[in-house]
Amino acid sequence: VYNVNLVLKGFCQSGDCDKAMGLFCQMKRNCVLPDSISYNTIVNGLCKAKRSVEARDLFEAMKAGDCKPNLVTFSALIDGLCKNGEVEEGLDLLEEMEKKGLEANVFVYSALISAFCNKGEIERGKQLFDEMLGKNVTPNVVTYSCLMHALCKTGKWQEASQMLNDMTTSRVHPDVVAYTVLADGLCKNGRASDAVKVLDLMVQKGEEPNTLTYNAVINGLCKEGRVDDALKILEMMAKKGKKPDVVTYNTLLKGLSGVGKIEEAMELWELLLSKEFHIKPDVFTLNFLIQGLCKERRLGDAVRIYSTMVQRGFQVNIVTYNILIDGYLNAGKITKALELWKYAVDLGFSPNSVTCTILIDGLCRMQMLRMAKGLFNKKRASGVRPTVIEYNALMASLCRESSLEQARNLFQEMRNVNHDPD
RNA sequence: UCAAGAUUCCAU
Repeated sequence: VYNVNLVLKGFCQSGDCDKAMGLFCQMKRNCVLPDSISYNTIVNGLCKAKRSVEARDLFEAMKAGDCKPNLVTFSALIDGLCKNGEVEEGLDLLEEMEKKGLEANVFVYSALISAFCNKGEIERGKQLFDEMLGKNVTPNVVTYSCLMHALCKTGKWQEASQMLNDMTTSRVHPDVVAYTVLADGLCKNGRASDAVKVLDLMVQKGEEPNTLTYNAVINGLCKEGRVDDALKILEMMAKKGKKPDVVTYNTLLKGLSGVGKIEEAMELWELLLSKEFHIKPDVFTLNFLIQGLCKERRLGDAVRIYSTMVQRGFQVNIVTYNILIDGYLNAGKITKALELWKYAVDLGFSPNSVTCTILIDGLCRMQMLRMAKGLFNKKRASGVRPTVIEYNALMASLCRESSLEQARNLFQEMRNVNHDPD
């Protein structure tokens, strides 16, 4: 069973759940009875493959059979449901396990806290945190990291910094992930200098920053236009033997183009393209580059690079098209923009809400309000609720054209469909 | 041998 379980895990991790399921069924036939670890591995694998319905079915089958769900089963399934957006169902499972006399552990609570924090409901995350304290479940470094992440995302970086101290006094030692969460969180709040201090602090405490940590700080510095400081971090990495990865280079490329050093960004791009270099550019690299070019009004160069790459079989995504469509619209080339949009759709790329906003906003600014309205109505008619941003874009244009009455109607409509105007 | 946390892309 031990060895078969390892194989099950292997299949699941390589994304081949079906193979794992097949093997699992064979086990039953061949008198290698699956144990709870086999079941849990499959439940977890299904969850990770976003097949939470099947995971739940298997879970029900366990309840009916001899191998009852245990703590690991519950935590895997709760996490899976949460990541699938079914957080309330996750809470129901928490209740169910408690009724069965299974005490939730730190895995279960951390999964739920992480879910609420990601939804932006920190208060409920904190509630669960208090609940676990009340039940004498000791929070660990993962629990604290989730909370720090959430605090930073909502601007409460002071509280997050405080939490790093709190965990230390609770004898929970921050690890490299915890420090990275904080450093990144500080950066996202425009406090790159403080993030650099976190780097120093962790080294002092004997935790080595890894590539992700450095990338977060490099990003923070670049966002503040401090590309030279970011390059110093790159040197620091080299000294310590930490390898930059494609994210590192992407971040720097974007940083360079952000401070107008588009030529240097191009050089970096060429470096990544060269055969001898060990890191290959990805779609982020391309997108950053063409966006930088568009910003510099070098739309032609952007399109040329995009075309060359596509010809070479490079995989682009909808964001690539969004950037180029936006570029065309900003250059007043409406026909080209619409052509490209159609082309992307024909290739099978699904326009996302950003695509729509770009088009609506762009058309509005081109005095083509009527076309924008058409797009908006088409979307509404097909049953898709326009986003707040799209309402805003259209309302802004209507106001600009002094069609106040129509703008007011839209505003009213937003409230009717339960959109909170921002 | 099974479960929870971190870094880079587009628009208002």
